[in-house]
Amino acid sequence: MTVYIISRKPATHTPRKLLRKDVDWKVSQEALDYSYSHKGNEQSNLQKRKEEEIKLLHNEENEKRNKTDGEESDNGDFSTESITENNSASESSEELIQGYSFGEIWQDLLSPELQRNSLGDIQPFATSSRNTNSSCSHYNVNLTQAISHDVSLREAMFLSSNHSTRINPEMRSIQRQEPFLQLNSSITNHESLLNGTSLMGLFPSVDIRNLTNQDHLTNLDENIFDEINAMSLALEEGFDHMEISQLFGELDSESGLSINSNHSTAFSNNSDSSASSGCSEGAVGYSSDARSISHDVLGAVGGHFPESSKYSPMDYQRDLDYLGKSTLQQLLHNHTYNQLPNQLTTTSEHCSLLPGKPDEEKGRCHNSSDANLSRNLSCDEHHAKALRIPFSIDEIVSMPVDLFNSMLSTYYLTDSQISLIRDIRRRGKNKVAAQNCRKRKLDVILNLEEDVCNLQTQKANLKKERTQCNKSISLMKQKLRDLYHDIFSRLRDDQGRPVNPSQYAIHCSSDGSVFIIPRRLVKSEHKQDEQNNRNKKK
DNA sequence: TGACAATGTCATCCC
DNA sequence: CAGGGATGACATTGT
Repeated sequence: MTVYIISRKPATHTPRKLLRKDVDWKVSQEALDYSYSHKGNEQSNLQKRKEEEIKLLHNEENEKRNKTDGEESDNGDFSTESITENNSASESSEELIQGYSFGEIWQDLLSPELQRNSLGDIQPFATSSRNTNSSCSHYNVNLTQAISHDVSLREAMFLSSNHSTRINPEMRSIQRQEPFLQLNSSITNHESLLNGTSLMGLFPSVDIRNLTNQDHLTNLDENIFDEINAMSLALEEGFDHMEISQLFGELDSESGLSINSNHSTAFSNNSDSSASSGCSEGAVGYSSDARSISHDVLGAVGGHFPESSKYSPMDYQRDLDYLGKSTLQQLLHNHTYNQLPNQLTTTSEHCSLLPGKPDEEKGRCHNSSDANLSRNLSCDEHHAKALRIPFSIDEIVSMPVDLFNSMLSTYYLTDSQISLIRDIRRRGKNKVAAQNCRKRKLDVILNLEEDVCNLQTQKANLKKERTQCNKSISLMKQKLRDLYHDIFSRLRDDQGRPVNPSQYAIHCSSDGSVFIIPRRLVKSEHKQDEQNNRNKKK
């Protein structure tokens, strides 16, 4: 057993080593969080598509069976009839899910009329003489009732004392088995279809064929009801919350985290435990914050909202909406459990399943060159999902400070949630800052390289110019010498002899007149001028 | 398998 | 004093 101690703010001298372990944790977390990743828009779209396909197949099956019904109906075959009924029930449930918001369903469920209807629907089942063939009991089971079951779980949280007393205990006991029955009906009748879909994956450790056989049991004793309850809770949970809560709620607990280094097996273990251990946990009350978060929102019985007095009606409605989405998504549920674990950890696939992700990020997720970014984003998103933080990463990071603070004070958030949100914000800000810093640094480097190039060309040009100037100077000097020799070759003294250029020099005055003067005079004049200049300087 | 680039994160300084 | 920008340093990951 490997125990990773996760430190969100590692000590100064040990952060890197801890962070390295954090990576293993991230990988395993992806597997752990996988069950979360089916609740987003994309996943729901995928599920809708799959459901439409299933619906089409159902319709085709129905048509075929309707054709054969005429031939077989004389035999009074209940299974055929139940198949049709269940198909219609499943269709109606799909319509219900797709056509109504959870709030509407909630209001409908709370209405006395529907409760009467539900009771009316259930009543024949409860006292049915047809229970010799339990498949017939599916006649009256539809998803509305399945959601009624779900609502009863909500009642345990929200209306624990009020609403739950309004429901007949008998009905509640019936409602508790409805998801199981509903599921069994699907399994019984559409087992062939399920091979390519997800419901097989809902029960990783449970033999569905056994459930189907149980479905045909004539006497449902208490043990079976217990199993039904466990299964319904497993349905509700979908994964092992204990590990999630241990991961994110008890980060400082030494025994809080135990993840197999092989995340493939970690995933399968989690899947298994979702059906086995999840049921027991979900049925028991608990009070730690992290557990309350994950379990409450997932609708486990016995969870509670800490400091519920903080809840305003708006909060209540918001939570209803939030829970509604969560619940409906759980009803639609995971259609990829049956994938191999190594398929589950693919970054791009994982990102594609992340709900509420901006298109930009999704695009990045599929961009291999930005795989790091998407991976890290998804990591924070996983954390946020695990702690049920109802904001997107973008919102958290890009929100103005005052809005951010008001958001923190407005929403009911636990300390772990707040610290995670602040970490996400800090990391997000710093990530952007680092990107800007690197861009700036790159720009500075590019600018400096450009400057170096410019200066080098300037230097080369100046060199050229200097050589040209030197050439022209030497040329002028040569011309001056030639002119000097020419002048002195023509000059004659009083006696007609040529003038010696070493003894005389040509002097040009400021007024333009030219004199031939002895060199010693030029030297003495030169010395006098220098002295005058020195005196002037002094 | 090592080098290297890209990126995220942390610590720290500073505004 | 808190929040956040800037940046160096380090770790990780992909090429």
